[in-house]
Amino acid sequence: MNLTPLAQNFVLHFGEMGSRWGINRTVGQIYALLYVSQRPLNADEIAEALNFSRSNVSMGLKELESWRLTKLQHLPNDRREYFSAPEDVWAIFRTLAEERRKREIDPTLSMLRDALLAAPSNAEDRHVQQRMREMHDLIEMATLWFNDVQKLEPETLKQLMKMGSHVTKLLEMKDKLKTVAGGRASSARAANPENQST
Amino acid sequence: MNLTPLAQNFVLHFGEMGSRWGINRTVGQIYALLYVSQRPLNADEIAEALNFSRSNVSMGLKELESWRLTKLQHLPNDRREYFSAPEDVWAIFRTLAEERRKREIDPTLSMLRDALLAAPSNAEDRHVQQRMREMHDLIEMATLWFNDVQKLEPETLKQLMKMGSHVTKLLEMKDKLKTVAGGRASSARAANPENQST
DNA sequence: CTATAATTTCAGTAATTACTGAAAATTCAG
DNA sequence: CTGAATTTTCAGTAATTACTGAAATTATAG
Repeated sequence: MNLTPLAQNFVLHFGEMGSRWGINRTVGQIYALLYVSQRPLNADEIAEALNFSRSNVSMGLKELESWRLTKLQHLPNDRREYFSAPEDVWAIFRTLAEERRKREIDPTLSMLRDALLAAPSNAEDRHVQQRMREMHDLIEMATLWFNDVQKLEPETLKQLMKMGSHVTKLLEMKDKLKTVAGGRASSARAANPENQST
Repeated sequence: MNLTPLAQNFVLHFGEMGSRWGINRTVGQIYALLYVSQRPLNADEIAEALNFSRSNVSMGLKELESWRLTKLQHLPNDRREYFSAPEDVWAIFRTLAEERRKREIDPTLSMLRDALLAAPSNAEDRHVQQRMREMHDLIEMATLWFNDVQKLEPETLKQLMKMGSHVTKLLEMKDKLKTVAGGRASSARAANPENQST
């Protein structure tokens, strides 16, 4: 299989980017290739297109599978396995973020939480804990937010993102209504613990 | 200088995490140390605390400086340079994100934009471009959103994040008002191009 | 200026991570 | 079952990245 210069360029750039984000260059390239491919590819096709050894492709695909970033299928009358990337970029992004959270953010939060349980034995540790608490709170809030927001329909999310910082206008509006109505309205999660689930 | 087990543990974990995100382990450790330190540290103190060579610390600090993550200061009657991390975790996070955007996202967007300008010479390239366009649009939207939202006061941002997916309730509310008022209200950026700046 | 303290640079080396080919294991058509 | 096709594993090696110590550079107190 032969890549067009357009695809080639994309694949190489993606490999570079991957390696900057802690993802093995070849794994990045394999994913980029699957991402732009019109049809599922088998391991030999990938190896040929990217000039990697068959075993390298095998390991790369296993890695991608562990990130739940590939779909596996079989073609009729063909024993080989064919791989592809999900079509929906939003879904890809979401999967990636979820998996990173599971692997990196959650353990970090848990480490911080544990460290914050210990009673500090001196002023220095008291300060260390204070700093850890600040980091913990930030990460936890961002995680809860992400967890919550990622359940929205991509269309709703798009709409919200397009509003950007103008959502604050809605907040102000809400506050005005609240004042007028006598302070009964509120939709902040912090004030509504039962809203946290689902 | 001697780290308490609490600080030690934090520093090591942070170094590990850093290396998973494409940040050199020792650079991560140096930053973690500065982050939890009660006072600014000079290079020798860092080298001793972490058991790195003086030159390694020098390179690490230079790297951190290039990410604009450190503050440099001098103490009276001391020629050495003292380093510290900004106190505000939100600011740290913002700086990190900005710098990554500059270094990785922007070049990617520009690569994609260029690739999308070329007229595709066949069906395959047409598909490749379609996929690139999807990725481009997602990244661009996320970037614009981030750019916009990061200008908010941390307090406002916190408030918004705590609402999580409940912001959609505000959207619904807005739509209802709009209907009642005869369709005059709108704060979506997409509809107000002049709001993009500032 | 000069001498010394502080920092940076960089060539060499160490450590880590990535990749390959050959062999082992698995899968499945017949 | 058998045996060919396919995939995986893994020990060895290659490539990359990280780190060090010595030398060079820079800064500043006197």
